[in-house]
Amino acid sequence: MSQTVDRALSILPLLAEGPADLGQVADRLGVHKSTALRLLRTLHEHGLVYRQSDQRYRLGARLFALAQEAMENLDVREIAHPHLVRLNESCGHTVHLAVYEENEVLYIDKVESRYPVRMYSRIGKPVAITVAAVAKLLLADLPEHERRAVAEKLDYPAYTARSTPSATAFLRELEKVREQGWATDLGGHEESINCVAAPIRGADGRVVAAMSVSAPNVVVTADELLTLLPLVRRTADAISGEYSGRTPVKGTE
Amino acid sequence: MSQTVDRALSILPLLAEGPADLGQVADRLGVHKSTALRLLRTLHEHGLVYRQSDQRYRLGARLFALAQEAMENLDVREIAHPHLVRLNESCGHTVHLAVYEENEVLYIDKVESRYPVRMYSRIGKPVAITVAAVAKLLLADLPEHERRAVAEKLDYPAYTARSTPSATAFLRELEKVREQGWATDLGGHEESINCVAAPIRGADGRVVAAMSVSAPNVVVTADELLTLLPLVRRTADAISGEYSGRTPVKGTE
DNA sequence: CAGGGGTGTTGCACTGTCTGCAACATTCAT
DNA sequence: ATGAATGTTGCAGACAGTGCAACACCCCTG
Repeated sequence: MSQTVDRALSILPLLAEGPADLGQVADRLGVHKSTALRLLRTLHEHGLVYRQSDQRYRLGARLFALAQEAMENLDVREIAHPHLVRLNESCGHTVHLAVYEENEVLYIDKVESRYPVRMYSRIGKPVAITVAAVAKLLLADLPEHERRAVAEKLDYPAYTARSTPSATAFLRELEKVREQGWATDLGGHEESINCVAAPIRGADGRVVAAMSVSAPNVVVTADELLTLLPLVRRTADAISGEYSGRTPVKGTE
Repeated sequence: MSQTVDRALSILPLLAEGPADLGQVADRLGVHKSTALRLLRTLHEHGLVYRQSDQRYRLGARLFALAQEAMENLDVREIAHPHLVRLNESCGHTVHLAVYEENEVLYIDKVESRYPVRMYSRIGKPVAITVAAVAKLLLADLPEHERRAVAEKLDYPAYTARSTPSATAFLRELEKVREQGWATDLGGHEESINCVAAPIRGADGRVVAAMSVSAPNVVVTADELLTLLPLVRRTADAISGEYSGRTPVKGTE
C-alpha cells in the first residue's frame, strides 16, 4: 500500500469535519507543511479539495459529484425506489433502503413519512449498526466467520435500555434474524421509535440490501407496526424478484 | 504536485463511469498492473473504492458519507459573511442572510446600513414569513406538497395594505418567485421599507439560504433599489459557488 | 515604521518509497 | 490436462516525495 496516497486520502475525512488550514492539516497528518501543501495541491487539482477565500481548505465539488455517481451506480436503489414509494403511500411511514459495505451499513434511499413527526436520518449516513433492523439483516447474511469478526470489532453503545449490549447478544440476535428472514428494532436506537425490516436478495440468494419501515410510538404502537410485516416482506420480495431478473419488468421495450 | 497521488485520484472519475477490473484500470492509467493494484488497495482501505463480488472495482459508499458529513459541517454564514460586507460597502444598505428551519425563517447574519436611518431586525429573530423577500425564496424552493402544507398553516397578518393576504395569494407569489429566481418585498412588512433578495444554492441546486438588501423609502425609492438586483444576484451566486466548492480554480500555476 | 510572529511558498540534496519486471498463484475454458 | 485469462508477491534499481531552511507575505503591536 502506498504511503503518499494513504496520507493524501487521510486528508479527506479530516476536512469533512470542517475547513482547516495548511498548518492544521500538516499537524494532524504528522508531516512537514511543505509535504501537506503538495498533497493538498494534488487533491485540489482533482477538485476533491477546495480553497475558500480565507485560504482554508475544504472538500470540493468534485467529491459531491463523485458521491452522486457512486450512488447512481448502485442499481438496487433504482429498482427499489418505486416500490419504496408505493409502500410509503400505502402505510404513510418512513421507508429506508440500506446496504452493507466494509463494516458499515449505509442508508442509500429514504422516503419520508407523511406524518408530521419524523425520524432523523439522512441518505449516506452510517446506520447505528448494532441495533438497526436493516443492519441486522445485512450482517446476518455474512458468512459465519466474517459475521463473528465484525461483531467482535464493533462497539455496543447503549443508546437505550433495549440496545444490543454485547457481541454475544448481537450474534444470537443475528442467528434469530437469519432464521426468521426478517428483523425488528424496537426502541433500540431511540426510545420511541420502532422499525420492521426485510431483506432484498440477488439472483444467488445473498442479501444485497435491506429495507425497513419506521414509525414513532406516538403514531403507531410496536404491535400495530408489526402488522405491516407481511406487506414489507412482500415489497422486499418484489424488489428481489426484479433485481435478480426473475420477474419480468413491465413497461418500456 | 505528487505523481502517485495524481494517479490514484485519476482512478476515481474512471470508476465513476462504471465498474472496472484491474487490467482496465492499469491500461487507462498507463501503468503496470501491479502499480494499479497497489493504488486500488490504498483507495480500498480508505473506503473510496469497493470491490464487488465479481472482483471488479467500483466507487465506494464512503464517498457519500464524506460528502454528507462535509455538507453538515458547512457553515453558510461563515462563507457568506465577507461577501455580505463587500456588498454593503458598495451599496451602503442593510444586508441580511436568512435560512429556513422548522417552519420558520431566521436571520442568521446582518450587516448594518451605513445610512443613519436603519431598519429594525435582529440576528436569530424569526422573519415575517409571509412577506419577507428572503422567506419567499426559501419557501419557494420546498417540494410542492410541503410548500402547500406550510402555506396553509401560516397566519397572514396585515402588517400593511400590501401584505400578502392569504395562502392562495402566497402560493401564487411563491410560484412567481420560483420561476424568476429572485424576490422582493415592497412595503409588505413596514410601509416604508423595500427589499430585494436572491437565493444561495448548495451543490445539489437546493436553496440553502437567501440574502437581501433592504432600504427605507426615504433613502432610495423602490425603483432605485431594484437597480441593485443584478449586484445582489451576482453576490448570491458567488456565495453559492463558494459554498458548493465549485468556484473556478484560481491561483497556482 | 521597524520589528516580530503568524501564515503559505519555493529550491535543493538525500533517502526511502514507488515502480516495473518477471515469476508465481488462481481461476476458468476447452 | 493444458492454456489463457486474471490477480498477486518479492525484489533491485531509480526517481519521486520528503524535510529542511530560506524566503515572501501578510497583520499585528510597540
